[in-house]
Amino acid sequence: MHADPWEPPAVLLAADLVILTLRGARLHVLLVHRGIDPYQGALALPGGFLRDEHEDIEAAARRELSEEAGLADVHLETLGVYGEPGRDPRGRVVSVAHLAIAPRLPEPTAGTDAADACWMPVEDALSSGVELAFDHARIIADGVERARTKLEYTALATAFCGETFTISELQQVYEAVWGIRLDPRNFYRKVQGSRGFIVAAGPMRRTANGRPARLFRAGPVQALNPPMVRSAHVTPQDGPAAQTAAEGVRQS
Amino acid sequence: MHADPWEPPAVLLAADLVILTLRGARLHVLLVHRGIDPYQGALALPGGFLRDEHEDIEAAARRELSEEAGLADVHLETLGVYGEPGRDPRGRVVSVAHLAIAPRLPEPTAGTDAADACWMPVEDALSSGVELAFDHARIIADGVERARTKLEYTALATAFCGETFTISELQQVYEAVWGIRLDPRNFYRKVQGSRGFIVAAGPMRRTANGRPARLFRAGPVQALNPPMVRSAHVTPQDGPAAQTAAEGVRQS
DNA sequence: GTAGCTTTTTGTCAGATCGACAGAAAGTCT
DNA sequence: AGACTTTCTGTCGATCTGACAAAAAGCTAC
Repeated sequence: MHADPWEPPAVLLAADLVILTLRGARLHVLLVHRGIDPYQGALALPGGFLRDEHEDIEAAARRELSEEAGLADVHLETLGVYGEPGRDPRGRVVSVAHLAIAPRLPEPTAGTDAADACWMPVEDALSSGVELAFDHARIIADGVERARTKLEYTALATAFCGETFTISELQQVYEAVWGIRLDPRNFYRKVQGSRGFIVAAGPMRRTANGRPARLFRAGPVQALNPPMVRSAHVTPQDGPAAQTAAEGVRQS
Repeated sequence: MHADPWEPPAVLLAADLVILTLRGARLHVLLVHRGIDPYQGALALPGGFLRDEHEDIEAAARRELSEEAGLADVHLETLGVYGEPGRDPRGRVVSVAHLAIAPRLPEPTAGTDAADACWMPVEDALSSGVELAFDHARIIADGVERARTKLEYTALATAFCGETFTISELQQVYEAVWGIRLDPRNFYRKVQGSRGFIVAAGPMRRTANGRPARLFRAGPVQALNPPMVRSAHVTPQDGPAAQTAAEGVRQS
């Protein structure tokens, strides 16, 4: 309030990335092996400090996305701020965590500068067997929870798919992220009925195994109406992912 | 990657607050008159720099909440990070914006240290007639949009109410934040059917004008199931707030 | 080239939900 | 006592949802 001689403390700002994608039928997160000082050898989220005084935070996140994962043009949003005083032994470091959603990729991370990056199933990454640097386990959990929630009421699922996709590909996104199984026929009807969610992408088709499927692309609408409610009427998946998916929806 | 002699740039961290409440039938935000250097005399969000090297960010937000608004025990969540390089002429300042939801208050902000704080209807604050400091107009808009969205699928609406509340009080929250009118009878049924949203608070009643209403308190569930969908079937409100509420839900 | 397999797409049907509205219940005010 | 206000309980038809049947449209194997 008054013009004090007091000076506010300065902090170091880092941009970290929770990059999620689908590999097979499971949700994966990108992790790197730390080569330097704190938590050396442990797994960590890709990220780094602001390059200079004038770099925008989201620009820094996109730079790391490109440098450490070789990714561009993917969905990117701010996830949260993690700045607990004791989290970094080097001093007061505040991490602005970002959530990035990447479509299925041809090769893991080959050809990138950071060849020490690897995709890991999120359930493995969050299991106690893996040592993650800093509070990155917390950040990953928050990112996954954000993705789970946003799948319900936004068109985020399309960010997991390529430019065009089939409805069953979209269904696999929901099944993998939510860890449940859905009825293909009801899913088909529901997705088609959510106005502006997906639009037909030409009369072309793509071959796989059964009947060729229609292709769609992401529609103009970001907020789904009606939403894709994750109700209690779901068949639990065979995998161990089903447990975590139930949290937050039930009561006694 | 390598141990460079390079040093990452330091920034100043501020915690700013979008404090929303209901006054009458309208959504209000708390603003303060800036007394110092940049944007002196303009209206701004309450907030300030970290006090010292060891203060947690959320702790700083709660401290400002108490100092500048005299509020404690209100809903508080991180809204986002606003750190555009040019936003503060004093240097690189990164603001961690928080969204706080306060129940209806007996008196505006009287008795507080910061007597220069005032509640303002959000539509007034966001109209072009008001000069807001920094990018605070953007932050307020993001906060309101966050509240609108979270009202749909979380129990956030109860944060606008006191410890106990009637169903029509809860309905006023939805009507004010969404800027629409809802049918009391359908709202009653819908809220009662959303499991864990609200629970009866004793057989007591409260007097007003008509038939005494039952009292409820916030239930254990945070994620609403089914959600309170803000569908297209709504009667537009008389006020000028109805326009902004429609955005993001429609397509052509 | 036809039978079998797989996957997509179109239906069907009963139960749940929703929006619009009627009307009873339970207070206050005049 | 009667008017008025607000809360609460229903009702009704349209829509939506979940479970399931079956047709459509490709491929593979024989």
